[in-house]
Amino acid sequence: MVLEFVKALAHESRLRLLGLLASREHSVQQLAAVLSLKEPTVSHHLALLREAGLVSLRQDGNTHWYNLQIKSLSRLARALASREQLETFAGGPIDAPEDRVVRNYLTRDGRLKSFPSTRKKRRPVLAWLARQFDEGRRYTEAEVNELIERRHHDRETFRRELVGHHMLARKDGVYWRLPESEWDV
Amino acid sequence: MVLEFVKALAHESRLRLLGLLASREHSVQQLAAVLSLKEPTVSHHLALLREAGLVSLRQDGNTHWYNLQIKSLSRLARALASREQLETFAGGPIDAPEDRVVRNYLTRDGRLKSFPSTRKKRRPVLAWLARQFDEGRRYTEAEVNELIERRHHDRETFRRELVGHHMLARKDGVYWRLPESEWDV
DNA sequence: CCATAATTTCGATAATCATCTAATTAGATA
DNA sequence: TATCTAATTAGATGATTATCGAAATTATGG
Repeated sequence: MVLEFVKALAHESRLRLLGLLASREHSVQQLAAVLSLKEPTVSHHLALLREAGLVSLRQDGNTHWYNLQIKSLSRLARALASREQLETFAGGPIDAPEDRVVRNYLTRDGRLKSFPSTRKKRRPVLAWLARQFDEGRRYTEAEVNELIERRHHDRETFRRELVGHHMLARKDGVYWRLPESEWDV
Repeated sequence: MVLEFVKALAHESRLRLLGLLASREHSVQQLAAVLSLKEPTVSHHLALLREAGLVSLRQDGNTHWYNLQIKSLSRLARALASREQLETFAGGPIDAPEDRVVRNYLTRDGRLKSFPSTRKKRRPVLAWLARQFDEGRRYTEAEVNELIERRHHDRETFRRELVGHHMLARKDGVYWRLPESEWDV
């Protein structure tokens, strides 16, 4: 999502479009005239900005009036200013889990809100976390911590629980993911 | 400047790099391993991020440790959240001068407010204007006027002063930019 | 001063993307 | 319906850039 945002911003013409829309709404013709571009080109850029949710469209007759969506920009700005949210970028595109329980424990940017206090909810949440690890690969403790921290700051609790539920195994400081058949129910 | 920032952000690999650096410093090798990219590729991305001022480099032996420059991101975030700053994007890229004196003489859209009445301020302002010309290129008087008029309507005064300060030279109606070493102090 | 290790630079290739013209859609008007 | 206007879509072209392997660079340690 963030990637789509910044990609939409990452072109001179589109930045200038946003600049123009920041002061007032414009039609495609107007924008094309100011930027010395052809209408199809402007239309193309506006489509990208719209897909990213950065501008909105109001149609009147056959004139299309474009407006800046300042809220989207504010949301992006907050994401860029927060170290926590930045860390979530590391994981690449997020795999939204089907499980409702797990989804309720995830923030919009794919981080865990907390360690589940309800005992029943622990297994699905931990299972989801365990699946972030590759099967058949070995991890140092630092690597385990790094992967966990992508989802929650409390690496100690989650690492201990993953091992406790037999989702991760550990020997001589090396960790690996166990097959799902061995996980606690 | 903002364009350079967002361009640097606008790639999945680079966003993920920032995400990793948000939690702690990393070497090139480490980053390459996590992202499954070759070192030259990561090096390339880091160079872009560094030029934009988004990451910094600490060298120890022949290992390069990269760190996130959270301040740059905060600055960018503020720019995106403010309507006023957004409006300045409309004007296209203005080569924002570092010099405070010059900045005070520029409108938001990169034009000169006036010819400096204070004698001391003339040199930096004229130097900035002179740098709008390419070195080693020859200009007709019409071309000189056109370039100056982009920055101020009074082409006569500025053209005369540029020549007077030995920033531009003229012979047989042809102008060219002189090396900075020859400019009046 | 040679060997090694980590990184960067170089050069080539392939993919992505911005821009244009021409053709098409959709609304308004007569 | 015919026509005019504003915008979008399609298709083609050229420019930018991500990635990699190979070569060059830089620092360390015998």
